[in-house]
Amino acid sequence: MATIKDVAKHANVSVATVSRYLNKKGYLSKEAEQKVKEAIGALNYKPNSVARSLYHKTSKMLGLVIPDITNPFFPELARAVEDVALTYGYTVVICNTDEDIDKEKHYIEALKSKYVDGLIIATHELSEKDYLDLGIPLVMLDRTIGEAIPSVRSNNREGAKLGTKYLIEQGCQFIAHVRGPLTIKTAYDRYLGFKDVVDQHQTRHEIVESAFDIDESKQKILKILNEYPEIDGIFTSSDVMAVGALKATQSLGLHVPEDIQIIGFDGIPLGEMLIPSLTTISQSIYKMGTLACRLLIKQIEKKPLEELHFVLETELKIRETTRGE
Amino acid sequence: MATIKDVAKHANVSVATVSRYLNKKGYLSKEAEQKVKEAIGALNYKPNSVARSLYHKTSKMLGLVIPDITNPFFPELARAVEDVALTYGYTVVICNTDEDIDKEKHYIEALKSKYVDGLIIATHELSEKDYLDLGIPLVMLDRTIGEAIPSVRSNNREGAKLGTKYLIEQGCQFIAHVRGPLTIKTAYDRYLGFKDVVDQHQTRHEIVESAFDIDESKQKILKILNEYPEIDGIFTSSDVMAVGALKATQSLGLHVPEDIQIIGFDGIPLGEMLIPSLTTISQSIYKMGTLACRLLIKQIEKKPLEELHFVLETELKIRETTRGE
DNA sequence: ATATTGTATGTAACCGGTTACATGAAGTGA
DNA sequence: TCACTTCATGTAACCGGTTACATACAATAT
Repeated sequence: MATIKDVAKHANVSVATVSRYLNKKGYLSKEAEQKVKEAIGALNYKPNSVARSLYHKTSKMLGLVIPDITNPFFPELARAVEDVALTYGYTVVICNTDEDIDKEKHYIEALKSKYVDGLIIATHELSEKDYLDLGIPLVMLDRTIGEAIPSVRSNNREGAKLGTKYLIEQGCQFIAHVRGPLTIKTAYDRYLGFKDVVDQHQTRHEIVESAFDIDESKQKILKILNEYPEIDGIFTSSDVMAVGALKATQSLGLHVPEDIQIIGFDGIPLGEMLIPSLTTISQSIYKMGTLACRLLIKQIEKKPLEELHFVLETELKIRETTRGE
Repeated sequence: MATIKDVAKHANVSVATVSRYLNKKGYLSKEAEQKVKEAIGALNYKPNSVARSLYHKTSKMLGLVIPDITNPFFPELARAVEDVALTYGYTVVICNTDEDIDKEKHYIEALKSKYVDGLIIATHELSEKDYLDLGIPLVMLDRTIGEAIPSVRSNNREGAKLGTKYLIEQGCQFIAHVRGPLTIKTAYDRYLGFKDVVDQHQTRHEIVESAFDIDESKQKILKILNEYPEIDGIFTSSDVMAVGALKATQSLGLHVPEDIQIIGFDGIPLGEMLIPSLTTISQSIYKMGTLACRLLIKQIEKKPLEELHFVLETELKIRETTRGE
């Protein structure tokens, strides 16, 4: 690989001149410009970003910290983040934490020592202080943590209200809610929304807790359906859980939506692929990703943020696991 | 951030001594070791990997080049690659090319100038020569390209034979095959396997081509089912396409597997989530990923490879879109 | 004529590590 | 005692860029 010195020698100028040409900074004569341009072409010179990073203490890399890349919600998000990052010349490094605090720390440490320019965090392993102490631009995505770190998330409570209300409108008399782990704010808000509506309507309901995992969700639902066969509606905290619900009802020989109606949350493409396709509270996943990435880049480029916290509205996507209009 | 100089000053030794401590290389007295250890603790010093990279021309980063992260096959693969990479201390950078040659070139260029240690390529945008000219360790994953670059893939032809044979065994008389783009070797091999069996059994068949995309696959299948309503079996080149097939048959009011049987290819988790769950030719996706990553790291560490090309066997996973035993 | 300003370029220090080499002390054998 | 090895440590060059600063010349102002 050719270095800037090789180019300088080939063009008969100093490295400073070549650098000025590369960065279009400072004075540069037409002749020098021409000579350098030629030399670069002749040697197929590409500037070395590591050397550049060392001096500038930046890397044009963004970290995206997610709990599980095999959960389809996250690749969707990653895709959005990447699309924006690319247009601004950044490379995205995706980090799977598996909700493992050590793995998360390890990754963040590794990225920091590579001068990562900023992080988008879609996990909740560390405390607000831990994140702030990193001293690099941050955005919380999907999950929030305190006021100081800019965030992008859906209006989870309203979304959950939307879904629960719809189940009641469609005639559900006894609704089960599969909520996510209590430690996850997102899941908690959805639970609150559910609670708002069933309380208001005095609808009979049961709540079970499960990880965002098909099998666990299926087992929990089997158990509760066994206990309360009268349940005629299920509202889950995520689409992946709704798949578990679908599996459970199917294995019990129940018909969806005739015997029991199901609504998920997220709006991942998977929902449409299911048969019956999944009625869900759809988040603007792609928009969340792009917004988060833009917010991060704004911080990196030290532009002022007019707003720190963004809450996106959700939308009820009526498909086949509810009785429809 | 503390630097090695700060540590040296704090410990009253030279930077060389600190470096020797960090790398456990060269002679080091017990006292010096103790002093350095203390200084590192006191300053919370973390070595800077950029500086290290600049000298060593390595980065402990691996690139994983994939066409589309929202296709669930790839996150699964990424997960496997990452798991292995992590145990060897490497960070994985995932690059989505969108099958866009410029995007792929741009990414690879960016990674190279960051001293990426090696690449796992699961696309087919560039030529063998282009890849080899990069002068860094490579592994082709899922797709192969010439003999010189080590590769890991499934026995696609045998897999396709397995699936096609099973459809015939289950009574299919007229099978449609949705094949992937001709330019993709993987898809071509599956097509060949299909052809082998239908020719041998003199089974009536039709072939359509589609991208690895649900909607396109659905449209193509609707069209061919319209033309040949007698079709009673569909073998698709991927699970994602099989979802399209399922959607198509459903929209025509056909019952699966009673009226028409469907077999996919890949074995992504999605298949199990579908209702009916998808019979498929399952690849050992996780194994492919780990194997590819190990192969790459072996090259990076300049260990000899006993074997260059790995072909993994596939497995027929009988689920609900075929009539079963 | 001299001072001032704008243009153009080169030298060398710096970013934060690694390591070749020099130096010196302590221990061993002849 | 001297030569030689082993151990311990420091100095400085190097990786490949960037940029502060010095220098030099031409054009303009005074």
